[in-house]
Amino acid sequence: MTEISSDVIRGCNDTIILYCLLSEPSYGYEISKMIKTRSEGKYIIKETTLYSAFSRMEKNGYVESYSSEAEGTGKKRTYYRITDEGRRYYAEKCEEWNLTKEVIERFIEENINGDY
Amino acid sequence: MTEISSDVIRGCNDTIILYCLLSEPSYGYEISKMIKTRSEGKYIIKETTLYSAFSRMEKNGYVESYSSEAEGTGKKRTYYRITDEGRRYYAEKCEEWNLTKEVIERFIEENINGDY
DNA sequence: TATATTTACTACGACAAGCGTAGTACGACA
DNA sequence: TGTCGTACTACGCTTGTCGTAGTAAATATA
Repeated sequence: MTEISSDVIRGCNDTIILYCLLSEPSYGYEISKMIKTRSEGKYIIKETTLYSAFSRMEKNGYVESYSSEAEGTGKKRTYYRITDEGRRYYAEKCEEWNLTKEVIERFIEENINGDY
Repeated sequence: MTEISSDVIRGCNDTIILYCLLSEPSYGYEISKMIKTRSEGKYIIKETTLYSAFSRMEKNGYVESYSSEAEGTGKKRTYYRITDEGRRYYAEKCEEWNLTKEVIERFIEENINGDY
């Protein structure tokens, strides 16, 4: 069975994560679940990939973090909130995706014979 | 103006190059022209990217190289020919692309407001 | 009650692909 | 004569991903 390409996803992880933050702040574990669910189990982001994306995006001003406790328990979690700059970046990445997709598909054979 | 994403293309350079070799053997400079033309000038592959892809793919058995002189002149060029293994790989990459594209598009807002 | 699993991270180091830079060399063209 | 196009090769840096490992508290299971 064909699996998804982590090399293609590579260029989209920031976009995917930012999408998960569009409506409300969230944290690592929850976002990884969201990605798994929304992709119907087809994409499971690696923890290290996710957390390093957070710190990179925070450095770039696309997200802001804050510590908040999980409901009930006194346990702290690190939440991330998308910034205006992050929304701009996300929109740009979507545009970029659409353009790139069109280019790539000029080099993809849709119904190539699976015999090879 | 939005440009294409080299991070997304990254996962597709092998596929793009192999596409150019499907019908007949070719060489570096010609392939770079084919890519530029077929993408309507939107994607110009870097020389180093192209040539390092060649040697990687030759090592992996997806292409074979041979030296042949350009018509008329006695000048030698390195041609690449796709192998059966390369055709299989190309077909697999196309399948992979279609699957990956579907996943990514679940995280892309089509008509996001450009105000951000 | 003991143990395993889930949740929620951090740190470190390796690796692969892309890319900037530079250099070579030959032919055509102005 | 010098620049432009053709056709490469070599070197080393950067970036993002990922394997591995470790920590620690909460919850589920035996």
